[in-house]
Amino acid sequence: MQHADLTHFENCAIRHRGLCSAASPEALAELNRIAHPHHYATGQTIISEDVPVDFIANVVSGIVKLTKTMPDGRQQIVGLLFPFDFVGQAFAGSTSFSAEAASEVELVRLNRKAFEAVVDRNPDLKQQLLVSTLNELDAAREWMLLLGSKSAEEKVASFLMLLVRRSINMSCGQEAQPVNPVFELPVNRADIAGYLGVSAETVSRQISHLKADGIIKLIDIRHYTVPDLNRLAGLAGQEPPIWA
Amino acid sequence: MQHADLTHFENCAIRHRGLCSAASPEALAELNRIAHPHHYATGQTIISEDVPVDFIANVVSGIVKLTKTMPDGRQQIVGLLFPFDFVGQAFAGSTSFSAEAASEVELVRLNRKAFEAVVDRNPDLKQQLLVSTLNELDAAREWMLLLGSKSAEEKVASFLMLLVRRSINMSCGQEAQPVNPVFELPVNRADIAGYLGVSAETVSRQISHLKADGIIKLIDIRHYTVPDLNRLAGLAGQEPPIWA
DNA sequence: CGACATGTTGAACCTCATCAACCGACGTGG
DNA sequence: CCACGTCGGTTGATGAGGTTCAACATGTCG
Repeated sequence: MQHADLTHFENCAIRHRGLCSAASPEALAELNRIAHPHHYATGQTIISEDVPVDFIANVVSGIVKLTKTMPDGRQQIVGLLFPFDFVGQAFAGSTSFSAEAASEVELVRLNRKAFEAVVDRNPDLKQQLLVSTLNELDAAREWMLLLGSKSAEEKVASFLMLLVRRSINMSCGQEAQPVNPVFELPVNRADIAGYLGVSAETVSRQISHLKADGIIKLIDIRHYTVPDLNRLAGLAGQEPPIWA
Repeated sequence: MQHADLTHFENCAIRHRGLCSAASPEALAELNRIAHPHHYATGQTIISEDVPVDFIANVVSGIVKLTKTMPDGRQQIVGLLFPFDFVGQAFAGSTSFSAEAASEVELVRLNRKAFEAVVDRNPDLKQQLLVSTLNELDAAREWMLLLGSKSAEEKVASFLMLLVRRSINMSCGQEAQPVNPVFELPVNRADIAGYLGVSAETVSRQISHLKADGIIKLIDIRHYTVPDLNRLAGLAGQEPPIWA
């Protein structure tokens, strides 16, 4: 089971994401041996703020949200994890955020100490861990720009751009670029709102607005097409992306 | 000159910050040899967004702001660097943010390749690089909570708490904890505003408000005392801190 | 079918941005 | 030495964008 999941890494361009991109076959096999699948129901807590955990994990399917909570209960989503993303922090003390299943979630859990030991024996893997942490840091700062400087419309458009970009990357470049970009809304309005630092009603209104303007078109309840990606990128306050 | 600066690391509890905490004396000496002091005037650009740089650096004195800019010119400060902090990202491609001197700044610059080579030869240093990147990531997420969920008053109070915490840490614990916490406002209102994602006027108003309420008391133009730290922490939307 | 969650839409309110006037400190040049 | 312009900071008035509260629609599951 977990073997099938992990070897999947090798078949997909996704390998350039996450930790496994630099793993030697041997290291990969080693990680494989200490991996255990785990299931979480929607809303279930995976990691609790400031409570040490003895594992790290890889998302196999579903969406995991990372949250920070204020004493009075207000909550900010500080990260969304998609399949193949990494959950938890190796070599850190206790995590300063919670991780919660934003949908039905399948994880592959690895014992932390064991994982760290493998990493210590594989410099390339450690290097990759550093690089992917730097990438997370970049993403966090990009989100700081969004949270601190963008309007509600720009925030929603930016979030949709993120989904489009993900969807295109996930296609692994094996086929021609899709002429009509498509994305899936993987979480509910409340979670989108929590990620963007706005209210759920505002998200709803902005999405309605984008629909009315023909920037996005509904396919089914969770899927949309984007007829003109540059228009969406413009609304997101970004330069039109180059899809190399 | 730079020798005096770097050895200073060894004399101060600050060693637990930044990269040098895990550096062996030999590695430190090695870094020392490739370090060169550099001066920047207020407002001067140190690193430009998306332009590769061939150095990383340590802040010796002054404040460096990390900024991200939108195509239309709006700017968000995504990090403030204080003395002993690290500038730039080793092992990353081009940086996705700019670094600018927010005051007169003294840096010690190190050639990037040379630095990376030293790190590659010192696993402990690389480990420390990873850990301090994880800490930066935590700080960035803490700031996402602030930007996305806090009111203007909470934002300003949080920023002042940050300064107080820094000021206490900087005292290196060698003396008894100061009975009256003191902090210095190291940057102008516009930069505080850019960091907090509010307007400069709002920052000014909130600080005036805190002064009027006696939460903070002016010493001189740039220094304040905090008679009751718990009150400030409360306004910041934080649990009262434990000063272990 | 009813109960409950999720999403949409409307209306009132409120926080904060914006614009503008003003103040004090500082540096420059007459 | 003082007048002046500039810059950073403060304070006030006004308005827009977004939150909040509430009603309603839609979909799902027992």
